Amino acid sequence: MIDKNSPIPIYHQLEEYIKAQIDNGDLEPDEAIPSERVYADMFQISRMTIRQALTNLVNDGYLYRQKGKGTFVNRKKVEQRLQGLTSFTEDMKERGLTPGSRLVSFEIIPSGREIAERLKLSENTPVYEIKRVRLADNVPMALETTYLPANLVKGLTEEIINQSLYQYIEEKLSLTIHEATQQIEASIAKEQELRLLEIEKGSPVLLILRTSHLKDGTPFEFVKSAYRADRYKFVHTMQRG
Amino acid sequence: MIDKNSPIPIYHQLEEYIKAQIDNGDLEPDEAIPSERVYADMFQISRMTIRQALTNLVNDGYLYRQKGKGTFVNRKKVEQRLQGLTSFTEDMKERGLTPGSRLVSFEIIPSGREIAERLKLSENTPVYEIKRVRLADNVPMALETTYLPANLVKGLTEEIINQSLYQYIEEKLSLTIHEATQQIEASIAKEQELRLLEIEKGSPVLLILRTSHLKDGTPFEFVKSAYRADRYKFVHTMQRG
DNA sequence: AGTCTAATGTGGTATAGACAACCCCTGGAG
DNA sequence: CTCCAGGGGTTGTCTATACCACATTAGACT
Repeated sequence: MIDKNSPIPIYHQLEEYIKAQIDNGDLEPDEAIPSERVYADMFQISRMTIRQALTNLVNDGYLYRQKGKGTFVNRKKVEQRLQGLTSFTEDMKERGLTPGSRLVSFEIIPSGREIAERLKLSENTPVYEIKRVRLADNVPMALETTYLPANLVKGLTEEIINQSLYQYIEEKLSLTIHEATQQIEASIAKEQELRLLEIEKGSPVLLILRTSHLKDGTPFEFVKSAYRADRYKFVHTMQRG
Repeated sequence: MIDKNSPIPIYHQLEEYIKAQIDNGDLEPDEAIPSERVYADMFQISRMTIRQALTNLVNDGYLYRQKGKGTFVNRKKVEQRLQGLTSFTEDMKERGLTPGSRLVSFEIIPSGREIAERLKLSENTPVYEIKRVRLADNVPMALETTYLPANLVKGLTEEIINQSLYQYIEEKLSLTIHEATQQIEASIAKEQELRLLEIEKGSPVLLILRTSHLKDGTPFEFVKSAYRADRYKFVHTMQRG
């Protein structure tokens, strides 16, 4: 259940253990979970380590604490849909188009200055670089280059990115995707874009630069996309105040 | 600075101390703050207590950590504010530029098909059409054409639009601006845009089409803007939940 | 019966120390 | 000269302990 010799931190193992218990109903909403001292005794782990696990679960909204009484399971539902922050695949489906993808390259490279800055890494830190032509109804829609820190998003394979990267990050790596900042600008297609997007010289493209963050603010993804202007419009809603 | 005998927990005092230093500029974005051991030594506090304070600040988005390197001040304070629904004037001020305006035309016309559709009016309903070259630091930034239903936004004058249209709508007309939907696309500048934006033939522009609504859902504004791609990037943040 | 008190259990705060993992730079080997 | 191993710095993980503040309850005392 808890493996002290595992390379996975003990507090993280405990988090997963408790989350699983919540998910499958062993622990019910508003029910008190075992006290910190009980856990410490049960697993022969220091109470401070137990506290680290519980504190993380409290911050993530799974639990709440009451001084002098105990720690309880939160009522709120964990399944929150990403609003606005959608993948290309989800975006296309919403527009009634069939998404597709054509892998151009997939490798690990040392981060250059720009990538390092965007992902808040030191220069030359290894990052995945995934370059894909994105298709909608089998016609090129965008050229997308994704950068991911290799020691944060570990064990990435071609298979995974063909499935769902976000799902892998959230479920397999247990990271919490929180928000993304985008820069949107207009430009003229460069040589590589002309070729891969099958457009003519001088054609405009919509450039979208996205940096996505985890809950603790760590950037985990930087994506450069060049969309064919004749096929794509970015739509969003904003509120006043 | 740190009072060990205070009833306020030490870690909380340290949080406030660091937050204050960030606010008044003693600590600058992306600057490394003193290491945990240095703080521990400086205030004669256990490193674990320092960590508790820093962990809270990381969770709140004030700091970010890099293993092996240090702990750094987060940048996004200003960037975060520019995600709301803003006017051109507000937008430019956020970017540290001086907004300006050059009126091209200002009249009441019967709405054509597109405008009527966007503003949910019948065709030929009278609307204001305001065409302006928008300046930033006295250089053309965008060509903006605004359409407003004449019987909703009454009594509009050239003076008012030179002040603040949004302020007039909110304060004088007592209407509540609520949200806007935008379409953003890339294009090549048309003839009129070339001339008024002082750019060369073939230059890309960022087209933004905005429909703004009141709290009850009534559209009160439709704006077509063509931004110079070499001067303007649209930035926004998407969150979950 | 009702009321106060003490005991016990809970989470909250804080300490000191240890080792691991990682980053960066530098000095020495080749 | 280039390359790389190592040292010293940083955060990450974990332990063992101590005392505090708060909540509940059992029991003693009115």
